[in-house]
Order: sequence, then structure tokens, then C-alpha cells
Amino acid sequence: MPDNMVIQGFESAEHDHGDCVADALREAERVCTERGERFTPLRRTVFELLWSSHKPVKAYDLLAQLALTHDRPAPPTVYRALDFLQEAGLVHKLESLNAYIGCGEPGRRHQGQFMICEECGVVAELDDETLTSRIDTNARKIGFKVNDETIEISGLCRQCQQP
Amino acid sequence: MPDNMVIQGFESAEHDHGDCVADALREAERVCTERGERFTPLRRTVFELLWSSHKPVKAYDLLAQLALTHDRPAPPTVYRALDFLQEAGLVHKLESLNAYIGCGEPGRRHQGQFMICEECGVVAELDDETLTSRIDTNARKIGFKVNDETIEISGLCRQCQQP
DNA sequence: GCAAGAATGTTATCTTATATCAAACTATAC
DNA sequence: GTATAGTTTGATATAAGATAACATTCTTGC
Repeated sequence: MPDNMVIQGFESAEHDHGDCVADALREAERVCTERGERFTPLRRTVFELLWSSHKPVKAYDLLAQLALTHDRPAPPTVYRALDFLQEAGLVHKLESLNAYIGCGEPGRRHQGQFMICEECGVVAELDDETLTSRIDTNARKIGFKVNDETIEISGLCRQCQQP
Repeated sequence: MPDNMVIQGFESAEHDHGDCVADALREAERVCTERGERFTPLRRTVFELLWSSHKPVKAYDLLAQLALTHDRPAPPTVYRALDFLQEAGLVHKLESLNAYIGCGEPGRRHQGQFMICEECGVVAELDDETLTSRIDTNARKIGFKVNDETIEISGLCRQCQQP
């Protein structure tokens, strides 16, 4: 595997999103089983809603979606599912947007780097080892012990730069 | 200048914070003059409050501080000052904390990279050109045009790792 | 001084997230 | 199979973060 690859996003025209979601679901089940955690119907629903596109989704939008199939869900319902999914590495929170998105490669421990299109909202998740190790190097220089990385780049995707 | 330097933070024991703030204020005045903007008393006060430490400050904490010297300030008072200061490049918002911090090098256009100590709350601002250009390289590969970077690393500073 | 624009004040409201306690469900031990 | 401990979800309330909209005051250039 190359040290830098686009794991997800910016390919909406080409890929079969049904397969994409099905894969994500299978992978999520596997991860939960491995961790001895339960992928309950509620968690599954929230996960599916997040994967309905490669765009980040806001918690209260999830809540509104949930309301279509559940009886008057309350915020904690969504936040608890999101917390669980984040804990399991199945979902990322985009801090710069206060929004959530399905993780493109949940199997491996990582935090990911995100390129967020300001125009169409689509997000690509990258995982560049070189970038991570450069950060580790910087941290080491000042004696800092890294626990968590938030790397979110916003701008315009290729499509949205067309005139 | 090295391609990677700590601009601010994690040096609390050694530096004269009075000088530090005085420098920041002078620099802020210069930047505003250069931009033809007004560094009003309110903006100055908010700026000073932000520079009272190298820790990020929350908007509502600023508001509470302001309330000590101003008559019942409301949220927009603080948010407007923060918006202005961010616009001028004098202040950064830390998205992962919903908090704000004075910029260590306001003269130059940059977005900065932050190392945030989870224990003591102190933040170091770095500016690593290599890191930035690595991100640009990644972006170019997928045809992405970068507008803005959010890079926030949390963990433990050297001090807080001591047993 | 006066008009135009900038900055601040004021009130209300919106968005995002969590605390707390109760009820329902699940798995295991007996 | 049922008691029980632990986990998950339901429900209510509220905390925390941010902005909209309009009024007033302050600055600046004429």
C-alpha cells in the first residue's frame, strides 16, 4: 500500500455506493464482534444514515432522519450512538464542522486526515503515514506525547473547481 | 529560520509573560494599522484577555471576564471581537476545543499547527513548512485546492509527562 | 456640524451537546 | 427458567456555543 492513499470520497460519479455501504456495514459488524461490542439496530441505523453519502452529517440532522422511523428520538439517542461508533473507530467527528462521517478504514487504528470540499460538502479521508510521522517528529522535538490528531483541510474538490 | 519552530507555548517557566503580552499587543497594533483597521479598546481588551496565558480561552469565559469591567456584555460583543481578531490573523480558533488563543506570529499569513496539552491546557503553536507542503502535495494528487487548514494535536507536554 | 459607515449594545433565538434518572433489554449464574 | 448484574435505550431538562436582527453610539471625512 502506498504511503498516501485516498481511502474514501471524491469518487461519487464512479463508484457503486450500494456496495460501498454494504462493505462498510460488514466491516462494522466485524469490528464490533472483534471488540466484543454489540452492533445494535439503533447503532446500525445511525451508521447507515452516516454512510448514506460521503458528506458529513450533523447530529441533529441524524436525529431528524431517525424521527422518520423511530418515535420521537431525543438528542442523547443520537449522541450515544455516535459516541459508541467513534469509540469503535467506525466514525469520525469533523471538529471544524461539528459533523460526523463514516470512517473509510475502520479496521486499522488511525485518526485520518480529511479534505473537505466547501462547495459540495464531500469529504475525502486520507491516511498519509509521512504526514503523521512528521507530526511525531515535531512532537518529539518539544517533548510532546501525541494522543490524538485533528487534521481537517478545507477547500475545493476537483469537480467544484470547474468553471 | 528553521523550517519548523515553536512559536509560542510550553515555556511558561522561563519566559517573561509581561514582555510576551506587550510584544503581542505592539504587533497587533501594527497589523491593524497596516490593514487600515481599528484596534478599538474592546478588541484590545479581548486580545489581552486571550493573551493572559498560553492556554486557550472559551468565548463565554471571555464574556465573564469582560463582565468584570463592562456593563452586562452580551455574547455578540465577544464573538464580534473574536471574529475581527481572527480575520486580522491575530487569534486562532481551536476547533477541537471550541476555544480561542492568541496567534504567536500574526505578521505572516499562516494557519498554524497546535499541540494541546490535555493535562495543563497549555498550547504550543508550531509552523512547519514541511508539514504544510506535504499536505499541499497530497491535495494536488487528488486535484484538491486548499483554502484552510485545521491541525490540532492533543497529548501531553513534557512537564505533564513527569511522574 | 453633518452625513455615511463602522462599531457596539440589546434582545431573542438557534445550534450543539450533556446530565440525570427511569425503563427495557441481554447475558450469565444458579 | 428465573434472578440478577450489566448494558442499552427512553425521557426530561438544561448547559454550552454561536448567530440573527435591529437599535444606538461612535468615528471619520467633508
